Amino acid sequence: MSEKQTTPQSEAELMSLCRNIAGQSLQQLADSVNWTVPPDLRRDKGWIGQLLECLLGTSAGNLSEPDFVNLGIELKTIPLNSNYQARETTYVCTVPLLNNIGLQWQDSCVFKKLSRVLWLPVEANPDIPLSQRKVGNGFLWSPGEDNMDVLQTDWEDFMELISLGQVESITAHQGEYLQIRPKAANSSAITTGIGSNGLRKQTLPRGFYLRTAFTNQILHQNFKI
DNA sequence: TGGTGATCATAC
DNA sequence: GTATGATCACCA
Repeated sequence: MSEKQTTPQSEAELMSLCRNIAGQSLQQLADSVNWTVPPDLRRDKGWIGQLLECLLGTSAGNLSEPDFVNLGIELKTIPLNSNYQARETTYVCTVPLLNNIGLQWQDSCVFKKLSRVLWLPVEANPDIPLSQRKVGNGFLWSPGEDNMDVLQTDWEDFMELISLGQVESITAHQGEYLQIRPKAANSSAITTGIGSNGLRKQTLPRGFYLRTAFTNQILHQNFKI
């Protein structure tokens, strides 16, 4: 197989593709589509995610839509350390800094992307060479009511600060499940936001991320080794 | 040593 | 620049 997988037409079909790749190394999976495994991820940070998108047949491209558009499912990899815990936070989407007056939680990009997620754990212990790291058993997840309430509260608190021109006062220490951190090519990148005087102001683009404590909770409840 | 702030690649 | 995919790397 050297072409991208056709997009699955059902959750069952998607999970079948998942079972086929579970337990395989990144080398084996890359070979199956004639991709080359980079020496490390330093200059290829999104490589694993893109490889798995290819193998599972995502269809969104770089549209702001869930990866499997027809199924409404977002694909997220989880890098696991040697104790099967998440090594990194999970990027969700860009923080809207403008024109967000009246934006409701149910219409937010965070809500849309997290409503249904295919989590795909991948070994990420730095002691294991990239090519030898194995993909785990993917699982479908939707936030329960309790989780959804916390996410909504976090989101609403952040969006209130932003609409009040306080975006530059937000640090990654805030938020219970969500956090806001820079999401840009570098610290010189700029986008338009609202300043403390209520006027437009150039500022660093930021993204919503899920804390590892939250993704670890999801892992423990759903991931079978 | 873990979490926050910074950064990397690529398409358009 | 914005979107996609994330991990790096430094410092408290």
